[in-house]
Amino acid sequence: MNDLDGLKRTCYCGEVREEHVGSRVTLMGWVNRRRDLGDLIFIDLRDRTGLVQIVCDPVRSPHSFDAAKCLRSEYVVCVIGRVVERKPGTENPNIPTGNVEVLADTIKIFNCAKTPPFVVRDEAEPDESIRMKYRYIDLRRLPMMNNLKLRHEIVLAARNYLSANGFWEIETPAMTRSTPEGARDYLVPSRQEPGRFYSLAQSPQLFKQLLMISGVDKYFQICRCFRDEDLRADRQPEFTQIDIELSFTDEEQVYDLVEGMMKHIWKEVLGSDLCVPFPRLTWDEAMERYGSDKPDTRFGMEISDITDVIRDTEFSVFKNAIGAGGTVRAICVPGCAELSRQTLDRLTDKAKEIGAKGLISISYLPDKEIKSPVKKHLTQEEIIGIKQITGAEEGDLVLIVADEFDTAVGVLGRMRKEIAQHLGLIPEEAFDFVWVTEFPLLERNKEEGVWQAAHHPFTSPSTRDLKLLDDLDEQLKGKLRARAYDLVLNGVELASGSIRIHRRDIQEKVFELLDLSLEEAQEKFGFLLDAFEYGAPPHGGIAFGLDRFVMVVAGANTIRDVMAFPKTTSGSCLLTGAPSEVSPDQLKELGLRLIEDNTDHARARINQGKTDSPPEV
RNA sequence: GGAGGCGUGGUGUAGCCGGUCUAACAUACGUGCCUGUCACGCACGAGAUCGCGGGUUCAAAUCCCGUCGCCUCCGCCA
Repeated sequence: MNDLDGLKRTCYCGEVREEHVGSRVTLMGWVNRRRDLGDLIFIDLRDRTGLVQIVCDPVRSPHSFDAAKCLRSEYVVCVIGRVVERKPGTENPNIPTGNVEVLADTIKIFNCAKTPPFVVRDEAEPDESIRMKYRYIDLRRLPMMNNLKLRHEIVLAARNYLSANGFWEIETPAMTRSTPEGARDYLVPSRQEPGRFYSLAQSPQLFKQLLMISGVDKYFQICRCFRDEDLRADRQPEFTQIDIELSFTDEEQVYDLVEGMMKHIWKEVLGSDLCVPFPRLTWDEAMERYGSDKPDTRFGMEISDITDVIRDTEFSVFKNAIGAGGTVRAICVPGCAELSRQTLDRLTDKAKEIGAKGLISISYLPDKEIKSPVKKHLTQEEIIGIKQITGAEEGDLVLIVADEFDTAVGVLGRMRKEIAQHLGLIPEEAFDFVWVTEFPLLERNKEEGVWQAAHHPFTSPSTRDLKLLDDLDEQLKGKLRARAYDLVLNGVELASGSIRIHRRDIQEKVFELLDLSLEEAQEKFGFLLDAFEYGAPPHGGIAFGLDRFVMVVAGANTIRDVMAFPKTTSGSCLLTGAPSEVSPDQLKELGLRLIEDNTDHARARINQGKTDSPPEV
């Protein structure tokens, strides 16, 4: 009584409409809810498309009525019945199928279900850890189901677009060689060569460049990437890229291609027209105006440089900052002149938390009055000048940070976003794309003080900087620009790419800049350097973070909501229990031995019932 | 590695400046009643050693310490 018996579904629950009225349908799905009115039972039947109401009437069909009596939430059933229009006054405008209902003739139970750990209802979300443990139930909720669908549609549209534009989808190894640059690698021990390891690919970067050297010309891949770094709302240890590379290209061709792809996806998936080309900002401009390399351009409150206005000031905070080679920057917060002392203090604390020495406020009150803790240190001209440059009007609040450039704009950039969010100044429905171009080639690692590739070491220096490579001092290193670009959507870094180096001599010079000796370079990347000598075409590309992309389009706050089976912030999967211990035999086969470890942690976990076997250490 | 938040019946919350907590409310669950519900309604019922361990106290969900888990952020993420 629990297999299909030749039954065939005629349509999905959420698709039953007026046009089906009069016809018999066979539906299969889960019992979302049962409303037992005594001598009449309503069942909401659910599948991935939505809900439809089933009516079980003892007079019409005693058999199905009896069956309906024992149904419970999440039972899996087949319902055969006739679609009818609902009686006037009983329609439900809240669901798409609300004008019709199905009069059940037959109800067949495929499977019973235990009472679920949480109600499968769209609104109420239980704690995320419970959703993760029972992810298969969580995904039954239509918002989650719709996210999965959206993700599929975006991937499909991207794939179709790229294929139509001559790109071939080619797979590259997930298990590859560990390379020194970049994130921490996930390592896979080799059984056949004990003591050696594969690394899970952080991206297909090197392989796609080799494909260009092969003459593939246009490549793409929907590719899983692995990086062993700490998690965030928008970061998982395994994530998916839409990876694209093409030969004989420059920046403009990449921008064109990507804008076309976005336009296509918006049309196909959202049914709306996207305005292209996207605006562009150089990295310098982005930092100047937004204090971020991924500016949210959906709202104003841009950062102003007020250094010139107060250049001759006597106010020591400004004076000292400028004297030390720093700068004084400000943002104007509209309509917030009357913020309480307490709120301002909180903002100041926040600014200090993220690196500023302090936060100076000037309130331009409606009656031309000025309120500011530093009022007496500034001249009237300075106060007016600041008002003009920041575009502040009466009723507005100006927040000022005096510091090194990076700190000043960085702090204000973050304040800008947080305050705008708090004030509801961000139009949630908008999709504002912006290209950020001309990234620095190198950036200094704060901890070790060494220079690192800002994008990756295969990025071409900008053409005008090429001649500088031979004769560089430390100062110049930070000024070098790269042929690298990011696509930013609503303040989220969606995609990142560059025109690559395709000549051995230049690649070697860049390795040198990165303090990678020739021997090391040959040892780690020799295969690429060699390949450059066998006819490497100019090439470049871009890679999208698919999870973030879908997150933004779905309006989700975390990529976990657009991934079927994500991991927790500590990198574990609450559903499967990964990562798990493995048997001594497995370790032995790989030539591995665990070192003696403090097992308190493991023991505490066991006490919590989070693991099912004692550690094998 | 660091900072912060949270952890109370299945689920979501209240209680948290110690005693009246014999732990409240909603929902889910069970039984019964109900022919137009759609967050159905009504009645009754069952369900929690307050994450775990230790400490302070006459007394701990409540205070302290440790620990585990989840979340957010910094570092990290070519």
